[in-house]
Amino acid sequence: MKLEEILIPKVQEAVKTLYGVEITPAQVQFQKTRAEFEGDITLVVFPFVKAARKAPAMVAQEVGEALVGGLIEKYNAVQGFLNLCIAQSYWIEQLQAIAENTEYGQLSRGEGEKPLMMVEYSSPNTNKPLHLGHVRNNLLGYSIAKIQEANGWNVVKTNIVNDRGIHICKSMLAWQKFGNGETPENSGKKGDHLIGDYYVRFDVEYKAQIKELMAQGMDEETAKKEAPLIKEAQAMLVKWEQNDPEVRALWQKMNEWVYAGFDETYKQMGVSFDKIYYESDTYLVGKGEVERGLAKGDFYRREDGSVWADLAQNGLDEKLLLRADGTSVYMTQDIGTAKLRFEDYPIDKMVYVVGNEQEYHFKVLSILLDRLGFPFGKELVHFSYGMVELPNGKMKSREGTVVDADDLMAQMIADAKEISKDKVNTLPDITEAEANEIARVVGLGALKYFILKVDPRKNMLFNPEESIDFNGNTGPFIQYTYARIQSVLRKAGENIDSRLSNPESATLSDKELSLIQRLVDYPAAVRQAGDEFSPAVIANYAYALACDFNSFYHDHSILNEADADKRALRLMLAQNVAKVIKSAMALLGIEVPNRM
RNA sequence: GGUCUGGUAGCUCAGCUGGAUAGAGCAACAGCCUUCUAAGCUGUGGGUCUCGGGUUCGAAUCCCGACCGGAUCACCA
Repeated sequence: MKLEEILIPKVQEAVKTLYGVEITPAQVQFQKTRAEFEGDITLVVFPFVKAARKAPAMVAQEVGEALVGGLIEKYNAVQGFLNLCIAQSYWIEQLQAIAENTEYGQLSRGEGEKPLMMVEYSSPNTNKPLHLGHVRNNLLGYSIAKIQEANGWNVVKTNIVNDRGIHICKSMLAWQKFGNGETPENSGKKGDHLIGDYYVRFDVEYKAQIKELMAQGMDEETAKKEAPLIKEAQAMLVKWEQNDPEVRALWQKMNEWVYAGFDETYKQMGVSFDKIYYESDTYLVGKGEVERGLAKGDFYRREDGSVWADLAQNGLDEKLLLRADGTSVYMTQDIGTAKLRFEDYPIDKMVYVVGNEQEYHFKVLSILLDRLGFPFGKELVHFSYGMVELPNGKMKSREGTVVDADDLMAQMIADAKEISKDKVNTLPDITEAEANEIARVVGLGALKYFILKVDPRKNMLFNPEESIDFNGNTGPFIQYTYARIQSVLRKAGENIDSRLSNPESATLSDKELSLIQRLVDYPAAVRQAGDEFSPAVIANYAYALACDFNSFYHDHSILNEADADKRALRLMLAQNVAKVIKSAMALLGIEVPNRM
C-alpha cells in the first residue's frame, strides 16, 4: 500500500481526536519533505487549520505528537509543515517488494479483460521522405503506446498512409517526364528519397512554367492554374480514380519503392505498427459513410451537389464532406478509416497522434463520428503535440530547410561513434561490431531523449547547427548510469546475494534512502504519464533516478563494502535501479547498452 | 477579427491538480580519476517566473486585463 494511503486515516483520526472535526482525505495534503529539513514526507496542516482553531505551528506540533509511534519514528514541526520520519524498516520492505516484482511499473486497470486502445501515429505522405516533424510524431506515438500498455491497456498501434491524391501524381508525373527509368536499384537511392527528389523536381519545373506564362502577360493566379504540368497532374489523378491500369501500375510500383524506404526508416527509429491502413482503401468507405449520413439526415446536399455538415449546434461552422464533383476530402477519408478500424477491432479508445495544427479537424471529426454512431467518436483523443521549430522558424521543404529523418539519425550515430571512440575502445574485448552497436544505441538514445523530454504540447526548438548533447540531462547520461551498474553487477559475479540477513536492523544512509524513495515513485510516474499522455514525465523521472544513483554511487562503494548486509543492500539497490531505468527507457523506446 | 496555445537564468527546458528559500542541463569559472566505467561527482556565478490587477493564511501555479509569439478558422492534405 502506498505510504499516503496508510497515513491519511491516521491523520484523520488524530485531527478528530484532537479537535473533534472530521476532515476529508482531500484535506490531508502530503508533499515530499524538502532536503533542508529532517523527514521523508511532510503533512501540510493549513487545509484544516481553521477547523482546529489554533495557530498552524501549534496544529502541526499537536498532530505530530498524536501520530508519532510505530511507522512514524519522529517528527518535527516547522510553521504549518509537519515533517515525518518514516521507519527505515518500511523503506527496506518497499525495496524488497520492488526486487521481487518482475513487472514493476506495469499497472493494472482493475479486474476483467483489458480495454483496447488504438493509437494512430506517423501518417506519412508517400511523396516524400520522413523529416524531423515525423520523428517527433513517431517517437511520441510509439512511446504513448508503450506507456498506455504499462497502464493496463491493450494497445493496437496503427498507421494511416496517405497514398493518394494530387501530390503523389506530381511525383509520378515528374518521374515519367524526367526520370529516364531511374529506380532505387539502378541509382542506389533509398526509394522514399528518390520519390521525394521527383516531387521537388515537379515543383521546380512547375514554377518555371508559371514564370514563363507570367512573362507572357498572364497574372499569377491564372498561371498557377493554367501551367501544363499541373493540368497533366490533375488529369493523372482523374485517371487514377478511374482505375486506369497504366497509371495504377506506375502508382503501385513507385509506392513500393517508398514503402521499402519507410520500412528502413521505421526500423532504424525502432517504431512499429500492428496494422497499417491506406487511404486508397478507405476513401471510398468514407464516401459511403457520408452518403449514409446524408440519407439519415445528418448532413445535407447543396444545389451544386456538394455535401455538408452543419455544425452550428456545436458552435462551429459548416464543413464540406464531399466536393460537388463527388470526390472526397481529408475529412471523408478519416471517416472511412474510422469505420474500417471499428469493424476490425473492438476499440474502447481511439487516440490520434497528430500535430496541433489539426486541432480543428479533430474537433470536427469527433462530432461527425458521433453523429454517424461510432461509439468512440465522442471520446476520441487527439494527442495534439507542438511543432519542431528551427532557429529561423518552421521547416519548409521548398526552402530546403527540412531536416531529413534518415540523415539526422545517421548523424547522431556518427556523433556517438566519434564521442565514444576513446572510451569504448578501452573496454576489454571490445569488437568493432559491439562498438558500432553502442554508437547506434547511444546516438539514437540521445536523439529520442532530446525530443521526448520536452512537454509534447509545446513547440520545441531544434538547432541543426548545434549538435545534440551527450552530457548532462540527456539519454546517454541515463544509459551510462545503466552501463555502470551492469559493470558493477558483472564484477559482483554469479553469486550476487542480495538477501539481507536481518532487514530489521539495517541502516540506510541519506543517499540510499532517497534512492529507494525514488524507486517507490516509479508507478506513480507511469500513471501520471498515462493520464497526461506525456512521455516527458517518464523522461524526467528516469533522469532524476539516474541523478540519485550517480550521487549514491559517488559516495558509497558497493563491492568494496566490508559489511555484508550493507553490500547486499547496495547490490539490491543497484540491480533495481538498473531494472527501473531499463523499464522507463523502454517506455520511451530507448534501448540501454550493457557497456559504453 | 474569433477560437486554441505558449511567455520561467545568456541558451534549451522542468516545476503549473496553489504550499517552506523557483530547479536541471548547456555555456563560463574552480575542484575531484593508484579505489566498483570521469558520458560521472562537487562547488561558484547567473531570476522583476513578460507586465498590471484580483482571489488566498500562502500565487510561477488559479481568475481578469494588457503586451509579445505560435497554430487555426480552405471544395489543401
